[in-house]
Amino acid sequence: MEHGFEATSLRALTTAAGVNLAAVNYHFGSKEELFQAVLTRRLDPMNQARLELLTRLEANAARRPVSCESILTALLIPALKLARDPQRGGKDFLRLLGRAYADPAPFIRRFLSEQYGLVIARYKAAFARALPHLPRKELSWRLHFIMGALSYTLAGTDALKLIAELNPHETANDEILLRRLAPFLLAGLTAPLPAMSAVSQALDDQLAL
Amino acid sequence: MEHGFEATSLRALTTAAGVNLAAVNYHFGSKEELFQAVLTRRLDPMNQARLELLTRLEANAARRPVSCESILTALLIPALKLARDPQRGGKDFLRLLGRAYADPAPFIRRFLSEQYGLVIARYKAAFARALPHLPRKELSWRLHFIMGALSYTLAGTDALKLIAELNPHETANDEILLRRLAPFLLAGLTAPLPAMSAVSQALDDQLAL
DNA sequence: GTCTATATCATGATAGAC
DNA sequence: GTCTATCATGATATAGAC
Repeated sequence: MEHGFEATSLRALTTAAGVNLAAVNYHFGSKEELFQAVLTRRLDPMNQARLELLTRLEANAARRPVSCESILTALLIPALKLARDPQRGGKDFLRLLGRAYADPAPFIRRFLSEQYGLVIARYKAAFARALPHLPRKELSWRLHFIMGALSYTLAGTDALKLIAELNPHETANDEILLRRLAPFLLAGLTAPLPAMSAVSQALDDQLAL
Repeated sequence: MEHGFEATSLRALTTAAGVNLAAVNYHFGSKEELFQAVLTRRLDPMNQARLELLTRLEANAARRPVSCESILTALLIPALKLARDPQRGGKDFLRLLGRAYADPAPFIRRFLSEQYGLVIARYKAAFARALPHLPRKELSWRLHFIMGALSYTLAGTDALKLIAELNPHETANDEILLRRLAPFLLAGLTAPLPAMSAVSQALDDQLAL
């Protein structure tokens, strides 16, 4: 969480944990497998919860499409509940996850795409039903932007600084953070198409200069 | 750009460049200083252009506030022009920059906050005039989310894009990308306040379960 | 299972000939 | 300025005593 995968040595981990250096390779096989085990333990249940929430929403909606707000909420709630639970790593785990998103190591990228493949597919289908006017390609991009804002926010490189500046009296709290992020993401998701947006014209104008 | 700062060795760089290993330390002093020199060469002029664009917009607007679309555009245009210019690194430089944003190394974080401090302050003030109803605190958060979506998008981690079934060919084109990103960001920036957003109620409802 | 000790290798940096 | 050669360090992983 603090230094990234590559820059965190097994020596630093094992001494901080008060265990022997050789224990990692004995129990996990390698540094990479340890890392995957750490992520899987929390990520797997969280993504499971996301799938179950969406399933329940779709069941309740009968055959009508679920609203955008509800789908987005179902995506965020499991992360928020995890952030609230110090016993399961709390906000530290989310920061670790946010860093992993930005890590270029191929094994991490492969791991994450395996972990998230199903979740993204299900949520994308749900959003597509909720936003029938939105072209599929546009939706793909907007989900990509959402993941970007989310992971950057969770990684919290500067977020913690920002929280300290803005909420000197509130505890640095991921719930506040997600409650501010959600309306931002919802608005972006339901934004007018690029051809219709006021900013497209401004881009054309300024590019012409 | 491909492996991150830590995982990129000076040996790999120097052999790829066809120069001697010792040249880096002779000309730049250290690996870190080389990295900063690489970034500064492009980042400095880009941020300078951002400041000049904003200054010109404000001059043209006389004493009225500049519109949100124009401010956002002024922020994106220099990046877009850089992306279009292969002679100045093109999209590769933007990917490198996006990775740097996500890097936890303290010297990189310090370097970026020095490079961006003035730009962010100027643009924040401009947005504040354009959105007088938006609380300053909320604006700070939204600028943070914007930087997140932007850097994640520029960094261009392929794995998650593939999940989202995005056309790899199209991902190569940063202009199309920014043209899709801009309306998303503008909508987020001008979204209703959290208390007024439809998603806040959905969050409350689902958290109660 | 857990430890010490170590093998093996790659790294950033530097010394010194040219 | 540029090269070769090398230093000191720290990395992951493993062998083998207990």
